[in-house]
Amino acid sequence: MDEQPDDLPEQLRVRRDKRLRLQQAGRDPYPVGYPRTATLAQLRDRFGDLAGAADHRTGETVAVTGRVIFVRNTGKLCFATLRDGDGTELQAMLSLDRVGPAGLDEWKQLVDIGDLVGVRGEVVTSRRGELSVLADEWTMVGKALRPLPVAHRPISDQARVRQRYLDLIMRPEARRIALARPAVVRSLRDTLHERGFVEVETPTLQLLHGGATARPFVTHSNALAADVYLRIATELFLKRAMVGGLERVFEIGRVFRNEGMDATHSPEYTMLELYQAYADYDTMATVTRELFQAAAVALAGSHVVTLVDGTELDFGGQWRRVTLFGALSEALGEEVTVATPKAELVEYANKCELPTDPAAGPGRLAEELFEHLVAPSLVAPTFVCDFPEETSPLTRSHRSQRGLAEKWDLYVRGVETATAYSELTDPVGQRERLLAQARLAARGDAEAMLLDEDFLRALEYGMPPQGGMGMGIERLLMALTGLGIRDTILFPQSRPE
RNA sequence: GGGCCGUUAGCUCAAUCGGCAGAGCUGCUGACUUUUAAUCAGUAGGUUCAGGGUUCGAGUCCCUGGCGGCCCA
Repeated sequence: MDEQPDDLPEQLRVRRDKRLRLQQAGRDPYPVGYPRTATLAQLRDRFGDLAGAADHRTGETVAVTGRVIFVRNTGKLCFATLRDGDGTELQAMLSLDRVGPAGLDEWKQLVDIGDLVGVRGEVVTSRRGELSVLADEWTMVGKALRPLPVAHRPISDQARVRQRYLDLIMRPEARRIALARPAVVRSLRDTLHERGFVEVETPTLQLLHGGATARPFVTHSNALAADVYLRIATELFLKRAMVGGLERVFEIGRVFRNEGMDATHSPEYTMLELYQAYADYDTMATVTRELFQAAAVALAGSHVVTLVDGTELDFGGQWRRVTLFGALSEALGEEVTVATPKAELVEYANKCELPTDPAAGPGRLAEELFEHLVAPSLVAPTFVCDFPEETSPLTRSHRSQRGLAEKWDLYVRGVETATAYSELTDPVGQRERLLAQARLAARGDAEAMLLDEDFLRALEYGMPPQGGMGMGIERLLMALTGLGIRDTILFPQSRPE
């Protein structure tokens, strides 16, 4: 901030002035530390049984810190509510006879809501039975130069996202959500480690992007004198590791997609991808279900979670399995298969007023019909199996059904949350499909995959049969909590102010 | 990319048909030794998102742009 002090709004000026007055009073507004002897939570633990007892003295002296969130100053006895980083609150009391006239006066004049303070004194309860620290002495630990948003009124969604630190200070729920994500990620790692997976890290900067269809970010490498891409998936490098014989690998890594930025899309997000040798998409369904169930337990202590809208969702037991064409046929009331001609599918699309891209093949049309007609009804976790080969260039063809690929999508609350394949291990078949993608790219399809010769060379050395699974961490959290994507990311991207 | 809505004090929001820029909380001053969204009295606080236009006069109407939200592609 380079505003001149005179230009600042009054309230900011006042707090800067208080900072100076603290220094003049011999109180460092930003000391190097504070000799805290107990956290507020520890005091609540130890003295919780005093709750309700009026005017109780424990004879025990402690030193605590916290952010001042409420102030109630009376003439010769002042109250303040302190809040710790973990959200625990405790009352501080400052009386004239304990801290002296100067101490009390400075407290009233120089301490604002939002300041971080330290208080040393006896643990007592107030006349109303509130557990408190009765100060012998108070210390400024960090003077706030900006006022906090008004408590008891919701802060704007915009401020919540742009200034997450305010959200964390003001809303205990924000703190709970911020901690939910690390708890879930830790649970994923624990589950995978228990199953013998090793975590690897693969390049974020790539000369060729691949492993998914999405528009990439482009940047420039001075050393290579070439443009490089930020990865859109981790798949192609994890498969190289599989060629090398790491039979169970996973990565939890940030991927970048240069596409829309709104309530449901973030340009960067975190993917879990895992590959297991001598497994297939059925194995992946089991692994995925177990990852979800362990994450639900880590978060909610149960397979049944309560979403932010108050509804309950049960991730327990076995999950429903349907096939894409089976579910679509049921919804249409007509038998539809992978062999159904494009014209017929366009007719169905027109009937339900779904716009179609004339360039789309029958496979993509079937998927779009499915997403429109069936997906919204899949609330409980459901594996949707056996997608058209046409739209799955990295997937093995179905072992018994022509034109289909061994792929499933997991739907929760109508949203695609994870996807898995029996992976394509035939280097010749893989080359054909990537060449087809490269032709699309050459025709200007910015989302198509590029031809990654080194990836194909790796496959030509032989890769074990395997299942692979990819899941967005944000999608997992959304499924487990009912939150929007911006709330599952601590510091989401937003346009410059 | 298109359409609609919003943008006013530190925060949350009002402002009738185009006619003096308002409230609550916050802040400041004072009172109060048991408060807990403390209370009481007094008081201050504005480039109405930015730029242009219409008008005697614009927060209000018109145009362009920024940011945000919702709907659509």
